This record gives sequence, C-alpha cells and structure tokens, in this order.
Amino acid sequence: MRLTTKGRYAVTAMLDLAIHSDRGPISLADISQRQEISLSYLEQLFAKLRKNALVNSVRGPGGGYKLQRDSEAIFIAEIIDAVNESVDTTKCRGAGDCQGGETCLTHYLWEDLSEQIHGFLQNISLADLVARNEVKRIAENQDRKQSLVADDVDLKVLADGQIPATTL
Amino acid sequence: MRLTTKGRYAVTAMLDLAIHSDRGPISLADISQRQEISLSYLEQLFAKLRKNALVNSVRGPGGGYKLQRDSEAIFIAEIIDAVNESVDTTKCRGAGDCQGGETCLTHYLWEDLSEQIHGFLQNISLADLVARNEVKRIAENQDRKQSLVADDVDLKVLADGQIPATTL
DNA sequence: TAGATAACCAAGCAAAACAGTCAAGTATTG
DNA sequence: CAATACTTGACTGTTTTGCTTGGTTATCTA
Repeated sequence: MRLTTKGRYAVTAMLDLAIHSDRGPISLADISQRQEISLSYLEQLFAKLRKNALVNSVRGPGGGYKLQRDSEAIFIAEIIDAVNESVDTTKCRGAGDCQGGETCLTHYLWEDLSEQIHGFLQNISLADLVARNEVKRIAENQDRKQSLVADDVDLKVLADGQIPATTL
Repeated sequence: MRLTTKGRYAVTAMLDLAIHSDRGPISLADISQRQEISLSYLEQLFAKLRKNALVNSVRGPGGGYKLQRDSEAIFIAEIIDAVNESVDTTKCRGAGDCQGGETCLTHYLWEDLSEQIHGFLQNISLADLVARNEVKRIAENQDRKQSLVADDVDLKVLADGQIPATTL
C-alpha cells in the first residue's frame, strides 16, 4: 500500500467522474481542465484504471470515460492500488530467508499495519466522498449551521478511528 | 500524508527500538543488521526522527538511540510525517485561485481523506504494534536463541498471517 | 464518404524522491 | 589518549513522477 500524489491524482479524477456521472461519458480533456492534471498523464492513469475494471471507455466524438460500477461500489483502495500497481517487495518473503527472525518480526508488523490502512481505505467508497461534497456545497450555498452539524458528524466518524476487528 | 517505503523503513526501525527498549541505547548498526537497512540510510532517517523529538541519541561507546517517549505515546503518523517532511503542495491553496470552484472541491475532498488516514495512523501507537501477545512471545524466543525447531513453528505462525483480534 | 473527435499507444525527458555510499568530523567512555 | 559510535555533508545511481510529443485507431456526424 503506497500513498503518493499519483494516487491522489487518480482519486481526484475518479471523483470528478463520479460527480459528473449523470452527463454521460466524460472526456479526459474535461477532467484535465477542471482538475488541472495534464491530459497525457490522465491517459496513463486511465489506462491502468481501465485495466483494473474501474472505468469503461467510449471512443469517438462525445466519448470519454464512465465508471464501470456504481460509485457506491468503487473504493478508494482499489483506485490507489490500480495506479500504483503495488508490487509489495518485502525483503523477507516467506519464512526461509530470515535467520535472526527479527527481520520477519517487524516486517510482519508493518505488513499488518499496511493491511489495516488498506482495509480502512477499502471501506470508503467514491459515493461516500461525493456525498460529502454535496453536503459541503449545499452547506456553503445555504446555511452555516448545517455545515457545522455535518462537520461534527464527519469529525466524529474521523475521531472514531477504530480499526474494525474484522480486518485483522 | 505520504506512505512510501521510506516511512516503512522508519516505522520498522522505530519498532525495533521499541522492542529492545529494555536494553538501553540501541546502536544503528544493530538495527541495520536486524532490519537489513543500510546504516547510512538509517543515519539520515534518525537525524529526522531526532529533529522531530521522537528519539534521543546517546553518544560514545555503548551509545545509540532511545525512544524519547514511551512507546504508548509515539504514534505511527508522527514517524511517517517526520521522515517525509510533508510539505503538501496543493495546487489551489486558498479559495482565491480556483475560478470554477470544482478544483477546490475535489482538492478539499482529498485533503479531508488525507486527514482521515492521518487520524487513523495517529491512533496507532508503537506499543499497539509491539504489544501483541504472539509477537512478544516470538521476540522473547528469538532473543533466547531457542532451537531451530521452535523458530520454525513460530515462523509458521507468522507466515499464517493470523492476528488475534484482541490486540487492537 | 470526409472530417472531427477522443480514446489509445509509445518513446522519451526533466525534475524530484529514493536508497545508499563515502569521508571527515565530534562527543563520550574506558 | 584511543576506541567507539553518532553527526554531518556531499555525492551517486536508480526509480518514480509528471509531463511532452507524435502518432494510430475507433466512432460519430455533417
């Protein structure tokens, strides 16, 4: 599980796609303009997103990309994994390599932590983020009190921070 | 919030420190051997960890590094932030830059997500990772340099990837 | 059918980050 | 004082990022 700006770009682009999903296929040029990501870089990212069955492409005029599943069924971890092509290179693969065992020990601990992070991001869908977006926009346009309430809810969810025992 | 092998190395090294905290100062050479991280790379990492008040150094013979706080009070997010020196360069800093507003929206969403990940890792302490019964037992076994057979058994448990849900 | 559109593809490139080396220091202990 | 062990800084090679250029295909529309 890596987390770099590359994954950030991918998530941002996918969010843009989710937000405008009602408009039919969205061209990369549109996303490029809105999100200020270079077109060719988007092309590279979407090639990977497509290979990982996250988006569908429609060629020709009026074409573009669509989410392959509902935004409720696409999770952040998938997107990040898709563009990072995570080839997790743990030095000590398998039990045979480590004589001292200590290497295995902390490696294992890290792997575990990495899995937890992954599980965490696997529980956040694009729809979750879009829903927030709309809450935020509505709040900005209309009432401040609503915004505060929504923020409170979010923060509570955040502060919870509990790792679901199921992931372990 | 970035998450790369660099942060992984740092967390691994800090874990090693936490595990052997009862032995007094731990030299980087020891960590280097156990965790298979180059000494000079460790030096760079620990320079940053020291600047961020996560470790203390003891110079001279028998010297090394110690955790500056209890392992219960050192959180994964701190370690990763320390070595990554996160200067998050969001393109649209402040609201003024974005005409369409959409850029701001998704940037905001990402920031929010990033904060969530950060908050998540801020809730996991070094002690949390170390204080798993099995792991602790394995560590003790390794320290005592028990028979190879025992090691094999332990390693098999490790490779299994099962963690008792009770730990977190 | 011609042409516009936009996905697809490949090669390459500059800058940054990563991972590590090397060498000359400085502080501490025995 | 000498050995140990951290400190500092400069330097190097590799990989990843983010992007450019220059195409080719597929598809829609006039």
